[in-house]
Amino acid sequence: MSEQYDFLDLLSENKDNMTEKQKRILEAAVEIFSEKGYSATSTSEIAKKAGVAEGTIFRHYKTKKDLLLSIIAPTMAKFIAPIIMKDFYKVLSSDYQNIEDFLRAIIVNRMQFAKKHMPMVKIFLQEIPFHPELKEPFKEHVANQVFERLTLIIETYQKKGEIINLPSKSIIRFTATSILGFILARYLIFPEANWEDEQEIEMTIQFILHGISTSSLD
Amino acid sequence: MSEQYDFLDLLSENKDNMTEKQKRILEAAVEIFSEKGYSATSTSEIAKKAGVAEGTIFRHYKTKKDLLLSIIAPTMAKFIAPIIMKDFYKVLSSDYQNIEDFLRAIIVNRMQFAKKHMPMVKIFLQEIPFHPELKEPFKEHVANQVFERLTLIIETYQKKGEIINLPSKSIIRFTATSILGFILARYLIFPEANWEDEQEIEMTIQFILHGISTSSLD
Amino acid sequence: MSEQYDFLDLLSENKDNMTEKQKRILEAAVEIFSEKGYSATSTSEIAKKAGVAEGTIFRHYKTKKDLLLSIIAPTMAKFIAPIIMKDFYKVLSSDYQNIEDFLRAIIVNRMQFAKKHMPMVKIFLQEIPFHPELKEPFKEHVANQVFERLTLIIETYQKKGEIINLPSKSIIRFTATSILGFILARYLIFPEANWEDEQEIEMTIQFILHGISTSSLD
Amino acid sequence: MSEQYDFLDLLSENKDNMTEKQKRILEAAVEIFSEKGYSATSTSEIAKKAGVAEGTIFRHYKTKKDLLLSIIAPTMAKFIAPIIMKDFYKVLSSDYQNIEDFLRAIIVNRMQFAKKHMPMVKIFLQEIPFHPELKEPFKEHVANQVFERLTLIIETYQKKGEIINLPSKSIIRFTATSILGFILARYLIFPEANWEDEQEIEMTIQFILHGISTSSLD
DNA sequence: GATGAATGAGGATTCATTCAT
DNA sequence: TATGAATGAATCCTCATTCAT
Repeated sequence: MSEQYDFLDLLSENKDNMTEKQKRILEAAVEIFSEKGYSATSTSEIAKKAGVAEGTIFRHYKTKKDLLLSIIAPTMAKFIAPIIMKDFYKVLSSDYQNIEDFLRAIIVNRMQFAKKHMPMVKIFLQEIPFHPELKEPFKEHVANQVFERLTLIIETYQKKGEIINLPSKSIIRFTATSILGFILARYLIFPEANWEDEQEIEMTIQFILHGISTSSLD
Repeated sequence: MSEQYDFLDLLSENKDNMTEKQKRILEAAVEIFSEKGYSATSTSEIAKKAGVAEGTIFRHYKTKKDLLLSIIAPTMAKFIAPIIMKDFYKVLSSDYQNIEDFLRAIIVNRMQFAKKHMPMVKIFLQEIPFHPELKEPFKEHVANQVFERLTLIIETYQKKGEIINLPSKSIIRFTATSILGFILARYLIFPEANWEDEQEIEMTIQFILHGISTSSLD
Repeated sequence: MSEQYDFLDLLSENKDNMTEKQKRILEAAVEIFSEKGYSATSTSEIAKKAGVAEGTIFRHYKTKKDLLLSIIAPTMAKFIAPIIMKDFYKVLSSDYQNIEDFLRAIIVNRMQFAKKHMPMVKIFLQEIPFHPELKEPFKEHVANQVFERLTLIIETYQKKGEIINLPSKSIIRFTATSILGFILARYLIFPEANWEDEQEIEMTIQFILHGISTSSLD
Repeated sequence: MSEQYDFLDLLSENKDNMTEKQKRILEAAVEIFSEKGYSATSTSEIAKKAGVAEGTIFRHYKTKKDLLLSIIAPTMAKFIAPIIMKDFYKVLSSDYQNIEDFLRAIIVNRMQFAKKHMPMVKIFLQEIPFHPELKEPFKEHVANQVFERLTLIIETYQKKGEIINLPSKSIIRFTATSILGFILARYLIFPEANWEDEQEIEMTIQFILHGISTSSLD
């Protein structure tokens, strides 16, 4: 109830086709899935929270699983969207003068996303391991598309001499791990702690830079 | 069936009191919980895989939840055990000459644990968010005990001038994040990739060190 | 199936809201509960006799106990209803010239009730002792309301000199015992015996009168 | 726990053959059956209360039903025993000068029995209706033996002109009903009320006498 | 005789899904 | 489109009973 994640903009492709009830169903599903997990959530519970009849859910989503997919698929897409954007690698030469700015942009941007859509991110993280049919497209997109793009970017920076010559796979891991570690700690694990966001972001950037850039002096 | 995690040594306190059947129930439960999640696993499924009657499960574990707890509780305990060991902080002055050796020891040790008990770790990670009664003791032990110990250690190194003067909370996050990121990538997310463990460990250590030590020259 | 107690008029308050199936469930439950007792009756048995799916029972009654309560509560209410009717004690001065007519009216009236609703009365008698939460309201209503009313009536007759001066508690016991003893013998214990109802009623009335009225000449 | 009904003397025929454990099983069974009813009582519950292993019950009683029978059968026998005693009808001419003394003797005697063995009487009353195989011998003994004896006695008194000329069946009903009504009110329904036993007994006797004796002057 | 681990049929209840309205 | 009564398979769990020790 209470807060309302306007996660609906994640589903923009057909958001306009949605009835009011369908939106309420999705909202309710996101909220309960994220609290109790997909398996432990009953469709009648969703119906009740959404204020619709039990049957109504199945008018819009053939099965309970369909409802889950309709939440996860676009989340996954949007989560990696900025990275696989066609013009993403342009940033290298244009928008961002250096890796530091680049990292900062990524972190801030993904933090906003996480903050706004944490319930869906949580569902995503929880359910991915249990649904092989979700895993497949995920690996295909992330491990292939994202990885490929990032590798390109890193190699460019390496050629420019800004990043040390370690395998790009490792560079990606260090960076992703540090960023995700921060974001998950911030919004998922200890959301109620007192976070000095500005400061933590800077520290995290410096931590990463020290590890991957050729020279780093504060 | 198939592979057999000898996770039973996690429960060493009463392993000897266990019936043969009880052991088979635990093994089956660990395997299926880790594959499909607690909620999506039925007790009849566990019974079948364990080769016992369904009623037998409930002779040993009052409820399905009890069975889960009997798996998670000791896992949690053992997972953080090396860190809260009484003589753990002795390592500072004695066994390990420097942070590097210290980090290496931790990583290698926790990797072994993860490798051996990945199914239980997976259950732990998946179920913790959904069971507030599990969350509580976890936070109490980890966030308090572990955190406290690590803070002590870090401050000691900081006084010695080996670690930079950032908040120990952040130092812990950077380090933990990098280690866990590596271990989870290694054994949970991409276990089938070709990993050069030796090399990855060294790189990870160097990455962390660059970020947290006062002087780091490769 | 077989005979059909139209006990549904006991539940007249919401009889109209009931589905056809819900009615069949109640009928089946009354029949089997009365034959085998609540505990020994399975919901699958009720469903089968009612010709509905087992799940349907739980759509209408949250639990098996709820089903029992929905039978017992109104039975209890109706059983004592005529006695706690607002205008019941009016009978003293108006409708009934004397105790004899009064007793006759009560007996005939309660016999009709018992005859019509014996299965429910049986359930009531059998289950009351085992369900403290049923006992409470029963004692509160019967022991208080009924008792209070009857005491008033008896005292009135005593003042008129028609009933001997024993404690009204004892008068009530003698009378109730004789009436209930007759009704239970008639419809519960030996229903198949040849009963000359008219004659038995008169004898019972005379038996009571001899014991409680000041002068009794046949 | 607490109080201990020494109902075992009801089972005197083989009380001596009983092991200590068997006795404890019977005691536990009587207590729980009487509290919750036969069907709602589990053998494991009985075993626990008796302090024996679950299997032990079945060494002594082939089935749970057997255990019930071993409680009910002798209770039934003893309950009617004084009435069908061979020399019972002797009382007419010898011990008791008149019906009044006879009634008093019966009441006092059965009150003692009821007080001592109420849990078993309760089990008896509750379970008889649900076990046709118990009903049969009951009807055979009570309806035949007891009834036959009492009819003889009543007819004797009627010949002597002490009891009015109503059908003996009705006389029996009035009397039994009044006595049982008192005893059950006294020990089963309102055991915790303040009972003036002496007084209530006398009133009950007088109530019965007024109804069945030819002349009754207080 | 006594145990208690093991059983598997059966218990109450929940659930995703269907379909007539 | 929306409903919600109805379903029956599946769920967790209990139970009386058995049997090797």
